[in-house]
Amino acid sequence: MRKLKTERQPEILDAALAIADEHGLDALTMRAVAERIGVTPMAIYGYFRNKNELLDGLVGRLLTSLPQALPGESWDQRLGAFAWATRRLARDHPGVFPLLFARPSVTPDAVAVVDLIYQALIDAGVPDADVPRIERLITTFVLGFATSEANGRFSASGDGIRSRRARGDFPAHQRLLAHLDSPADLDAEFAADLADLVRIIRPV
Amino acid sequence: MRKLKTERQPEILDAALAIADEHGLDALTMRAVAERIGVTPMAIYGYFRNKNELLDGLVGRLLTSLPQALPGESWDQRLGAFAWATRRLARDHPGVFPLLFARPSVTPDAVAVVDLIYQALIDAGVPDADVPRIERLITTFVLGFATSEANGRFSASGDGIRSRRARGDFPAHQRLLAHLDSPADLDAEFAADLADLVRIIRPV
DNA sequence: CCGTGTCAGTCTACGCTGTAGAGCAGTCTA
DNA sequence: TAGACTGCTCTACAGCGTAGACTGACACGG
Repeated sequence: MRKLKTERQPEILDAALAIADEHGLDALTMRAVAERIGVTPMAIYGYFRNKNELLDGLVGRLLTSLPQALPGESWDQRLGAFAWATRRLARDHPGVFPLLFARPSVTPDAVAVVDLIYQALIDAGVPDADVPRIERLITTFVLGFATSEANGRFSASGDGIRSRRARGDFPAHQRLLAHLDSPADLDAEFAADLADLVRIIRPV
Repeated sequence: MRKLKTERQPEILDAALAIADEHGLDALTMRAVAERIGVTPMAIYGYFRNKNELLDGLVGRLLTSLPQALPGESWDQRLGAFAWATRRLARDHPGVFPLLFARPSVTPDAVAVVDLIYQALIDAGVPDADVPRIERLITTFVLGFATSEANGRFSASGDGIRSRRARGDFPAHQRLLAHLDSPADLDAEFAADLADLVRIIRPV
C-alpha cells in the first residue's frame, strides 16, 4: 500500500481526539483508536503510515478548527479572536494541544493561520520587515500560555510556597505573599497579557 | 524499598541526559540508562520510583544549571541573563528541554529561579500586584521561544511557502515574500523580542 | 458463467517498553 | 556466628507500534 486511503481519516482522527480528551494522551494507542471505530489496529495503517503521522493529522485537525478571519473586523479584533480561540482549543483538548509545540506543521491550514496574523499586523502598521518576527513573538506567547495552562504549569506552582517553611530563602516571594495565590482568574490575566502585547505592536 | 537511595542519582541523571542529548528523547529508556552506568534496569528503581520521576529529576537538573543572580547586576541585566541562559539550555539539550513545559515543578530550584525574576521585576518598579503576572508572561515567552527553537518550529516553517504554488491563497505571505526566509539570525530575533518585552515592563 | 484483479480489513508474530516480585551475595551489627 | 540490611540481579508479564502474509467481498472482461 503505497498511497493512503483518505475516506475514513476524519473518522479515525475523531476517535483519536475523543480518546485523548477522555483518557489522556497516554491512552491514545493504535489499539484503542482501532477498537473505537470497530476495526483491528492494522486497519489504521491504511490511512496513516504510522502513529506519528496520525498525531500530525491530529494537530492539523486542531488547526483547521481555528476560526477564519471575518472581513469586517479590525486588526486587533482579529488578533484577539485568534488568541482566544487558541486558548479555548487548549482548554478543550489539553491532552493534544501541547503537540502543536512539538510538531511544526506546514500544512495549508497552518499557513492560513499565519497569513491571518500577518495581515492583521500589516493592517496595524507594523513595518513589513518586522511582521514575521512579531508574528512569531505573538504565536509563541499565545501557544506558550495555552500550553502552560493545559499542562497545569500555572495552577500548581504558587500554592505550595506560602506554606513552605523555606520561604526565608526566597525574599521576593516573601514580599509578594499577598499576591501569590495561584492565579484564580486566568481569563483576566490572559486579557492583560494580550493588551500588553498589543502595546508592543501599536507604536512599532 | 520505601525510601529512595540518593547517592547515585546524579550519576543516573547524567547518563539519562547524555542519552537524550546524543540520541533523542525516544532513546531514553530505562534499559539504555542502566546499560550506560553498568547496572541492570531494575537497579534504577532504587533511586527513582519510576520513569516519570526520573524525567522529573531531569528537569530539576536543568533548572539547577541556570545561573544564580549576581548581586551587582541591574534588573534588566539579571532578566537578560536568565533569558539567554534558558535559551542556551534549550540549544544544549533540545531533547529534554521541552519537558520543562510539560512538567511543572515546584522544587526549591524552580522557586529560586522564579524568585530571581520576581526580584528583578520589583527592582524595575513593577507594582507588587503585577509582578506574578509579568513573571508568568516573561517565562512563558522565553520558555516558548526556546522550546520552539528546540523543536524546529521556527526553522522549518518559512522555507516551503515561497516555492509553493498555492501562495496565491495567502495574500499576506505574497506581500511579505522578501522577508520570509526562515529567520537566519535567531539570536538577533530573540534579542529584539526581549527588548520589546522590557518595554512592557519599564513604564508599567 | 467463470476466472482474475483490486482492495479493505484481519491475523499472527516480533522486538521493544516499563516494571512487579523473588532471590542473592556482601557487609554491618549483636 | 546468626541475623538483618543493602544494593543489585534475574525472570517474567502485559502492553506497545508495526511488518508480512492472508482472506473474503466485489467488479469486470471474455
